[in-house]
Order: sequence, then structure tokens, then C-alpha cells
Amino acid sequence: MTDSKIMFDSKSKAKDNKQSKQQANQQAKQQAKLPAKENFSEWYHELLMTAEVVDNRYPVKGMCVWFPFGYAIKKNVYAIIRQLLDPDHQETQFPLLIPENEFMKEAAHIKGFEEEVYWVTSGGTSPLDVKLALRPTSETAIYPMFKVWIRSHADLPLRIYQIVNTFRYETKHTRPLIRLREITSFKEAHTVHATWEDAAEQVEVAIARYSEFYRRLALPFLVSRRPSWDKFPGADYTTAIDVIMPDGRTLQVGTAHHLGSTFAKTYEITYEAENGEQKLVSQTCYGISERCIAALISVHGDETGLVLPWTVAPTQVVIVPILLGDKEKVVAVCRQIEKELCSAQMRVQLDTSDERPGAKFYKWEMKGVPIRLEVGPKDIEKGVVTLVRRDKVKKAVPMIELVSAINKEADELQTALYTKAGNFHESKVKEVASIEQAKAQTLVGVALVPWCGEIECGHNLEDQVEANMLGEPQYLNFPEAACAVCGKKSTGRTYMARQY
RNA sequence: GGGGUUGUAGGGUAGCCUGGUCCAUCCUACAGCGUUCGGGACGCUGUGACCUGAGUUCGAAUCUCAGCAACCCCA
Repeated sequence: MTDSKIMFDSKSKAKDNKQSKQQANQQAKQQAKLPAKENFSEWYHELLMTAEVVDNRYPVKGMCVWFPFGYAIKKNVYAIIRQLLDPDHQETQFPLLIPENEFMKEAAHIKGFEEEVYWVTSGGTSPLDVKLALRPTSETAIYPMFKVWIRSHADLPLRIYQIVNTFRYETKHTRPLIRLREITSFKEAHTVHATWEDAAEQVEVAIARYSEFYRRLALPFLVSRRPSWDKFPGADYTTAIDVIMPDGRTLQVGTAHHLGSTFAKTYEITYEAENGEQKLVSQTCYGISERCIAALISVHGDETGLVLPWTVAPTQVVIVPILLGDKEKVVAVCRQIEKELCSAQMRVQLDTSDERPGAKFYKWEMKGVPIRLEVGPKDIEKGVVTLVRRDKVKKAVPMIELVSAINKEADELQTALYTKAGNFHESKVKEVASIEQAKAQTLVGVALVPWCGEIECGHNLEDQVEANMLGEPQYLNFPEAACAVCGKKSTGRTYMARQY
């Protein structure tokens, strides 16, 4: 009797357990989805981990580990940069360590970086005679060599670039890929020219290349001339590219600096002109870092995970077999398709793991794979493949036209991504007339504010609007309007935003 | 630069307030076996954690201090 009671009890308990387990299961599945993108910060951090882009658990502040998958994205993205620069730039590599005496030569430059430099002060147990800086950027490493390399006008223009890690002791809050103490993938180009005008032209070339780069990533951006108080330390002027993030703040994802002859004077970089005269060179430098990946991920991603453009996706097509009926035949057909797509130069993955199809769908959507193919008995019977784009467009395509159909869908996906991103971008930039309007707009996006160009008015704007000035929009013309501070009429404008 | 919150298996969590019930809960992930497979399968078995250091105490995941790290808000 007691036995039966115990049995009853344990049985009902087991039933309760099962129910609560199912509930917990459902809950866990809900939680497995990413947080809403409106909650940008949380969404961003979780996506980086779940999609395996970077691992922020490395035990040094501001330093991340690239997961192999994230690294694969990075390689593909940087392949585009290389492709755009290689025709007239030479890739090179300079040392990480810079001797203190070289680093300390250029006063304006030092002032901009001195609080952010890591120093190597000893070798083993012996203190170093000359301290060594970990490059926060490489001007002071490269330019002493330029002095040695450049002799005559025939050596100019000189254009080099390197993709290296740099170190900055950031005191502000660090964020994966956005604000790091070790920037792992700083692409810095350095060019040397005979005249100031040639260098100015090179800045335009740089911006054009970067524009093309971001177009290929389907990312809309703003180009602006940074205000004088926010230019690169030692530069004549700085032109920058910013992307608007989902929360309306802007991320600086590219800069091009006209260095004039500031560094040329300091490092005595001169050339012999055709008339035999020794002249100072004019220089530029321009850079892009892994922030471009942060922008890529943030702008295109959604609550299901990454959304990657075709050109940079580590896996472009995933094939998911639906193992029903004649399983061996399904797998055989999948292998055939895999082979065909590989020979069409696509990055293909056939997922034969023993998860169920649904689980695979979620997994590869998290990874941002542009195109998924589902192949099951029904498809085979009809001679088709079920094709699903990452933006959820789904159709059956005949097996014989598969390669061309995929190429077409990849193109359309790219267009769709760009359109979507473009609409978002447009919706986030607004012309305003007053400080109050600018203040309201910068809480949600970017304000385009009339500005006479006076430094005093500029500082005033930043103080009163409580946002940063990105600077004057480039390649755009505006009608006359009254400066939001002093009321003076001009055609000048500035973008204002809260910046990352 | 200023303020705040937090640190428990690979990830997410319960326990902390009020020290002993905890060789630490649950979900997920992972490993093995079997049954499954057109949108996150199930059963059985198994692996895995109290950030670091010092202190208080008979006794610390729990209290105190410091360090390291992460996140949020403001400038």
C-alpha cells in the first residue's frame, strides 16, 4: 500500500518534472534568440559571441580573440581593401616597436598620443637604455625610413600600406571591435608626394577607394571634413568616413589625413627636384581598422544573427539535406550539387551533421550565410532545389539552372541589403535649423546643422547640442542658411552626432 | 574624466540579503549509445563551475578590503 502511494507520488512528480522541463526548454529557446536590435549594445555583444566573430573573454582589458569564423570574415573583407589598394600601393611591414627618440620628435603628434602609449622599458631583467613604444600608429616608425629611401623626384610619389596591430592604452570604455587597446587589423597607408596639391589629390583618391570599399560591403556612410580641433595630431586636415549604427550613434570607420610637410620637416624627408633644389615632401596617411567589421555586422545583422554580403561570407552557400526516404540518394545528390558549386568558385558547405534540418537552419542563419539550399526527396523528384536567401526570400529553382540562379539571387540579395541599409541611413540624417532641433535629432541620429565655420561657433554648438561635430559634409552643396549659433548667413553645414 | 551594476560549468541562471541545509539549482551546450530528420527531436548514461588574493570566523559562493575583468549611464 505504501509502495503504491510512493509509486503514485513519484509518477506524478515525474510528470510535473517533464512539464516544467518542457516549459524551461521553451523559455531557453526564446532566450537563444538574440536580444532585440533596439537594445543595440546587448544585441551586439551577444551576436559577436553566438555567431563566433570575436571572443571577448581574453583576460586583458580591451583585447579580443578572433574566432576562426570571425577571422574568415575579416580575411575576406581585407581582401577587398587589398584589391582596391594594390594597383598603385605596395604592401609592406614595419616593426611594432618604435624607439623613444624617434617617437618623441614630432611635438604635435606626441601630444595627441602620449597618454595612450604602451612602453617597453626592459628586456628580461635589464632596463632598456632607450625605451620602446608599441606603435599606436606608425608614422614615427615609417618616416625615418622614408628619409633614407627618398632621394629624388623620381622616387615620388611613394605609396605604401601595411595591415598590422597597433596598441593604444584607451582610458574610455573599451568595446569589442570598436574601441580596443590592441587594434589587430589596422590598415594604414602612407604616401609621399612632391607638392601639397599632389598630396591633396591623394586624399581624394583615398576617400574614393574607401567609398568603393564600403559600397561593396553594402554600407552607406557620411564623408566629412573633421573640424580643426578634431583632426589627426600633426595633420593639415582630416577627412573622415562615418557609418550610422542601429542606435543612431556614428562610428568613424575611415580617415584620410593631409599631413602637409609637418612630418617632412621633423624627419627631414626631402627630395632633389628636377632643377637640383632640395625640397620638403608632402605626405598623406589614411587608415581603416576592424571597426569596418563592427559596422558590417551591426548595420546588416538582425535578430536571427549575422547577415553577410555574398563577397565576404566565409560560407556563401550551405546545403542542408532532408534525410527522408532514400537517404543515400539525397546525400548523393547533395554531393553532386556541392561539387558543381565548388567548381563554380563558390564557398560551399554541405551540412551532414546529425542535427535536424530546423536546427541547421537556425545555426547557419546565425552565421549569416547568404544562400541556403534544401534538398529532399520531393525536390529531387521534381528536379528542383529549394533556395532560401538570408533575407527569407524562398523559391524552388530547377537543378539544371542552379549556378546561374544562385548568382542571380546573390546579386539581388546584395541589392536588397544595400537598399535596406540605405533607407535606414536616410531615415537617420535630418536637416535642422536650430540648436534645440539639433539636440533632439542627435538623440536619435545625425543632425545636419547650418554652421558658419567659425571655431567659436563650433565649440558653442558642441557644448549646447551636447553632441560631437563630425564636420563639414564633403561633395555636397547647400543653399545659404543662418548659422545655428551666430545667425550669420553661409552655405556651410556640419554633421552632428553622438559618436562611438 | 565622473557615477553605477556585476563576476557561480563552454553559454544563460538559482543560491548571497539573514555564513553551516551546497562535495552548489535548473536550462542549454558537450561526449557515448539507440531511435529520429521538410523550421530549434527524444530516451538512457556521462563530463563540467563558486574571478584572483588577503582578511573576519569554529566554519565563506554568501560578510569586509584590494586587484583583475565585464557591462550600463553621464560628460
